[in-house]
Amino acid sequence: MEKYILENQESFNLKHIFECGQCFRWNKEDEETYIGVVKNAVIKVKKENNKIIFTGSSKDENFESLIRYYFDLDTNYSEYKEKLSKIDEFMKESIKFGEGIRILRQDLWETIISFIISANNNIPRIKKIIERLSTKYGNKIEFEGKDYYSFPTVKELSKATVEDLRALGLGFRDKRIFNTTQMILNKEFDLEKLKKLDNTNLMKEELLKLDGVGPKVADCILLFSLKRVDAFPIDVWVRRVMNDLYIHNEDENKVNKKELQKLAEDKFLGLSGIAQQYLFYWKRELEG
DNA sequence: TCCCAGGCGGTAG
DNA sequence: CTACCGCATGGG
Repeated sequence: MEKYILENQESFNLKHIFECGQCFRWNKEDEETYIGVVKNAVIKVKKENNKIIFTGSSKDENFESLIRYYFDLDTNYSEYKEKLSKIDEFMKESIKFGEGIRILRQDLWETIISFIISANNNIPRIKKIIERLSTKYGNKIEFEGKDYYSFPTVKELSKATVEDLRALGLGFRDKRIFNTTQMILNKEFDLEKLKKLDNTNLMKEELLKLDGVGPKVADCILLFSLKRVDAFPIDVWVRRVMNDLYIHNEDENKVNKKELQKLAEDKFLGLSGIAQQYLFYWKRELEG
């Protein structure tokens, strides 16, 4: 059993991190505890007073570095907050509300597949589908007497036919998952090369080549896996909150996406992705 | 029964 | 280039 403890960690609230819409494989155990699967490890995170206690099974790598990387612990979120708080009262308010948010650095492959599944779908069902995929094609990991399953590798998931995927409840997304998996498997699309690009727009352009990846999904991948903080995923909630606060269009659905993109770019000082998370969590928790 | 869910791909204009 | 529509599935 591996263990790692943080004391007096700034910006770290379990609910804020795991329920701000960035991840699908974490489940609440009780008010102070969440359990999730990261790569080949099951991880339990427990808050006790001023301590965050991570325990877990970590087979093939250093537990501490896995935790520090995944939870983005070498980034000081106070700096983000300071910059964004200066913008206006709305940012100040939303940051106060979601003060413990951190952007996770999730596995690129898993994030691509997860957000293709997210298209025209809801969070509980996305989670169920990902769980089914993992149970069927991933590897079993035992932790504290229970069975968990790693997210399948490219090779593992490539064993699924379109029909297999349909049977797991993927609906019309079956072909998209299949095609994207094949493209990555046969190196038509190179994940490692993508990671090495130094420009968010170039990365996005590449991601859009994958079947099932459009602008919104690409931005989610950029932000939630590659931590490109200038990526700004626009979904119904973000469109709503941005319209309410800054645009005041009668019909929020008619808000022009490009206009919104540019507004975010100008306003949020290259941190539009971070701002987006605070706004999203704020709006969705209050109204959703 | 109808509507919606963190959109995308395809087609028409 | 923008505008719209169909899409599988499940829950409210």
